[in-house]
Amino acid sequence: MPELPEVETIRRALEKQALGCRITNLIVLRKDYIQTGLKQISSLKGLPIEAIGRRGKILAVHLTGGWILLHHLGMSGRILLKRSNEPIDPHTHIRILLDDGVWEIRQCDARRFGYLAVMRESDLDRFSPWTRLGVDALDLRLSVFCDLLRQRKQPIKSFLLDQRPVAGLGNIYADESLFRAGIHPLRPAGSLSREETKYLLQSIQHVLRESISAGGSTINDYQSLDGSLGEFQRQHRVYGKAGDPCPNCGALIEKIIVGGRSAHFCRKCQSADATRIFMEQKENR
DNA sequence: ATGATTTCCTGTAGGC
DNA sequence: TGCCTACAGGAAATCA
Repeated sequence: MPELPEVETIRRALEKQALGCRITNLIVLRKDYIQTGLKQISSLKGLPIEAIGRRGKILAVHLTGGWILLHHLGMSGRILLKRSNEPIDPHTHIRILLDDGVWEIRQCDARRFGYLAVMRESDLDRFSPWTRLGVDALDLRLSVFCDLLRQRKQPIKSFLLDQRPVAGLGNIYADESLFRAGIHPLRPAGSLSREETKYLLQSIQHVLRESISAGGSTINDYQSLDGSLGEFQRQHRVYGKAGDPCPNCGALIEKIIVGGRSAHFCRKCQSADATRIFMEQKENR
């Protein structure tokens, strides 16, 4: 499930490999994978790739002339650089042929929760999946984080997964950040002290940076641009580790459902009475 | 209005 | 061994 570190890993690889390349053709193998801009695709031929950006989990490929490709990978999406003569994976939905005639960028996505959106940069502010995105988690500052958390009653875990206030965290890095900050996933977001908020922010940014250095986390599907796998899953402490001993205290890692998503945590290391506080607040309403 | 639930989709893991 | 079900989840829609 590509989250910020995985998308950033792909972004860096793409910057190295494809910046300045001209798009000779964009082939759509599955039309309903194009979120918006299907009709405009023919006007992209011949345009060079000018810059490659990212906001949260969205990869933004800027072309000359103000065109932009927004790639979202959902949870099983991949962006791969392949030779054009290589066989096409059955779940390949997009092929972007490059001007060397040898290489192409492919977007593959078995579960199809991802998409490609094509538009002019001037239309970005009318594309809600983009405009709704909050501040990128790596750019978040403490004062802003405090303001965002204030008054919120939802569990901190749910807050972290919501891309509208802060963009980039998914289930893996939300759980790993909360563990490293010693904060229970059910804690009401607005109940965090300034100290806890500071520590959580540090944990989030530390975990994200460490993961980027390790090329992201590969659980099932994730691959980088060249098909290589991430290594950060080796440093996961709680995600996917229900029933294992906590690396900190040895108590068993638990898995609960928060906001319809699995949440992995250590009851002992992540404030023991947090659940009670949450439940009391819920009952008082 | 807020939070909880459902929906999309397919590969894989687990149970019997 | 093989089938069948449950589960994984990003984000939008829908429900309560």
